[in-house]
Amino acid sequence: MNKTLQHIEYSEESKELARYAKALGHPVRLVILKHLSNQSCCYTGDLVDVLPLAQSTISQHLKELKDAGLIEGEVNPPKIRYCIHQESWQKAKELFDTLFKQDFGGIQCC
Amino acid sequence: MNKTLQHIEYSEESKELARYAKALGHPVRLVILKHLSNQSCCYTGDLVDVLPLAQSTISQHLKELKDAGLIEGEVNPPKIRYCIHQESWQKAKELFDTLFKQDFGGIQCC
DNA sequence: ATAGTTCATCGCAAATATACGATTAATATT
DNA sequence: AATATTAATCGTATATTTGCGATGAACTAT
Repeated sequence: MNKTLQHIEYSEESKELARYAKALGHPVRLVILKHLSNQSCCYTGDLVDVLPLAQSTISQHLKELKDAGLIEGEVNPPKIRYCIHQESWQKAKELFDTLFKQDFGGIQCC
Repeated sequence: MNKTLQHIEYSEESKELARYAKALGHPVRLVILKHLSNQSCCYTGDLVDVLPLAQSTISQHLKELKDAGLIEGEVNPPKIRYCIHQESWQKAKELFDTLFKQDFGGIQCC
C-alpha cells in the first residue's frame, strides 16, 4: 500500500482547535482551570497544596496549559501568578462553538 | 516528598469532559468529524480515500472517536456507516459550553 | 464452495505524555 | 554574603499514542 509519507496539511483552525482540545484532555488540567476560574488567579503553590501531585508534575501541567495558550503567568517574586489567558480562552470558546454548532439533530441518518 | 499514590478522585464531569477533549485533541479526528458532518454520515472507505493515511490508522482513529462516544457505527455489510452520536455530541457540547461559560473577562487580575 | 470486498484487530516501532525526585534559577530576607 | 522560598527544569522510568503492514472476520457475489 504505502499510501503516504504522512505529511498532512491541516487547516490552521484544525491545528489550533486540536491544540486546545489536547490541553483540555486531562482531568488534572481541567481541575486546574476550574480552580483558576474560582479564584480568578492563583499561585503554583496553591495548586500544589490542593492537588495530591508532586510540585514538578503540576508545574508540567501548567506548562502545557501555557504552551497551548490557555493560561499565562505573571511573575510576582518569588511566586508566579497564573491566570486564564483571556484572548486565547475566547478564541478557544469560539472554535469549540463552531465545531459544535453543526446541528446534527436535523439530519437523521442512522 | 512522596505526597501521593496518585489516586485522585475526579468528578464525573471532569472525567467525561476530559475524555471528549482528548478525543478531539488530534487534527485527523477533527477532519473526520468535519467530514462526517458534511455528509451527515460516511463509510470508513470514504475516509480512506480522502485521507493520506493507512486504512488501519483511520480505523484506529474511528475507534477512539467511538470509544469516546462521539460517533457510532451502523453495520451495513460489508460496509460500516459512521455517524455522529447525537446524544453524546449534545452532552459534549453542553460540557464545553459550561466550561467556557466562565466569563473571565469581567474579573481583571493580571 | 470460492473468491472478493470491507473494515477491525494484531504485532510492532517510534514518538509523546505522565509522573517522580533532584537540581537549578531567581528573588527576598537576614 | 548567606539563607530561605518558590517554581521551573533536568533526568529517568513507565504508559500511552500514533503510525504502519499483515492478518483475520464478516459478509457478498460468483
